[in-house]
Amino acid sequence: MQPVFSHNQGTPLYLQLKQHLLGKISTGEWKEGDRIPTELKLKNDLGLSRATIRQALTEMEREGFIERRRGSGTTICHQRIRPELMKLTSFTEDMTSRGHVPGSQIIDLSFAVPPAKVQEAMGIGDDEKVWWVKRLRTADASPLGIQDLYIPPDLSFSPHDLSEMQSYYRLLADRCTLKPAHASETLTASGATKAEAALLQVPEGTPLLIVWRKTFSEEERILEVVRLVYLAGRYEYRVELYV
Amino acid sequence: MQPVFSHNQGTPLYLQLKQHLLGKISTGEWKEGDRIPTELKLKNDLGLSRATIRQALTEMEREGFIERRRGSGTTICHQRIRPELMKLTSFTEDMTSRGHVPGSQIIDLSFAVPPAKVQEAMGIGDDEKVWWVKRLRTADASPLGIQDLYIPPDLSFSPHDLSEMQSYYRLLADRCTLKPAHASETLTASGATKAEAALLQVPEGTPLLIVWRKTFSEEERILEVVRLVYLAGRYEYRVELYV
DNA sequence: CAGTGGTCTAGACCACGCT
DNA sequence: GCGTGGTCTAGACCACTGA
Repeated sequence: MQPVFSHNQGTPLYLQLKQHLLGKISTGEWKEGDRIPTELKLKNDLGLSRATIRQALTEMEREGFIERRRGSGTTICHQRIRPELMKLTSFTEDMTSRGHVPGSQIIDLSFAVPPAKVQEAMGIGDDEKVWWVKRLRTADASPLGIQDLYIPPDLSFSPHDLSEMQSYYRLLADRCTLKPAHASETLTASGATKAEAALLQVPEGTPLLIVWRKTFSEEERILEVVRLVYLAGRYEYRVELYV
Repeated sequence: MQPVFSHNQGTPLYLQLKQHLLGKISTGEWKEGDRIPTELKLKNDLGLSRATIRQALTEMEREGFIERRRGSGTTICHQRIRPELMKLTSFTEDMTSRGHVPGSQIIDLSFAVPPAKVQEAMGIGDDEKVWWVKRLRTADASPLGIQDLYIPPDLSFSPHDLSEMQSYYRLLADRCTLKPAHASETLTASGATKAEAALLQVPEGTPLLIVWRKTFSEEERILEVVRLVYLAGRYEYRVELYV
């Protein structure tokens, strides 16, 4: 029994189809290496045109969920959680758009002197305090990474705002009318410290992908300094480069 | 006078169109903020179907060259200086620009069946052999990383060329008149295997940054698949992101 | 309101992989 | 040869923008 796609909702048919197919992957009904139905079969089974089918599949291919081969068919790729790198999306939006259930849990919220790296990026003195939010990030209820968010002192929020915050970008937009325009990220790797290992529920020394991000507004005002730590086995960072 | 696009070459019409439009940007005929002709106008002027026009524009939008707005039109984006350009240059240039003395040492040069990941990327069978160049990369005379370069079978080089090669991109340009135009990279982390540890002269399990790169020519022909392994403590990967 | 890009359909032919 | 995904056409209606 196939689902019925409908014009009568706001969502376009190809997105309904994409979500439907992503569902098959995330529930495990379709696993890595499985062949999925051909475009012709999907067209006949679902009563959609081939162009609509292809629009869904093309997006899924670009996002790394499937691999298409002319003459051979379409198969499921090794599933990792990936960021949409060329866009600055929030963790919440990023996960949701990929069919995962994002979770976040505040581990620590303090007003403290940040690490030297953060002081440099913000251009503040070595005794100036800033808000520091440490959160455990989960996807589908299991730990994916740790986020340390440092907020520049010229952006003031109440502890209440910060502890209730879902998305920092949304808070910025609502309270300060500020929008991130670009970011600079540096990536490196490291083994999990004892504390990180405990939070992520993995052995000490487990390989982690470390991302430092500095985010700026249109006017080059610094909006945040963030340290992100991801489980290398569950998260893959992807970037497209052009000459 | 508009160009004539032709079926008779190997390049699909939408790619011919895309290259034509990108040309208008790179020559400066179209500048940031300019409105480009509407899809309907392009269709009539060029005698292509709207779907073909849209396929070209959709790729260009995804790659950040143009911005489309329903009801309003399509405009040229700010053509940022892409630091990615640097990443598509050779290791040698990359290191020199960072103020280090680069070195390279061939560890292995073989004609062999590559890993499954490489087979998939190249679209070759699971028993087809390709050239595989393994090199130790050094900076200031100490080990920095390991590069595994896999060369698609349709690009043939002599072992002599490969063993003497300084830059693969230069070899491509000289021997095949091919230039890298676009690459896709995925990053993750891992601990050094015993073999990697020995080459890099570090303890087993030392954190490594792993980069898989697929490089394509203007015509989307695959030029290389590369696995790069860097000592996390000595190398940092930088990316600039824009909304 | 007219014009734009967004979505969708129904067809067609081709290049490629398999067997 | 046959089935696959890749490309392409002609036409349609819709949602949104801006005058």
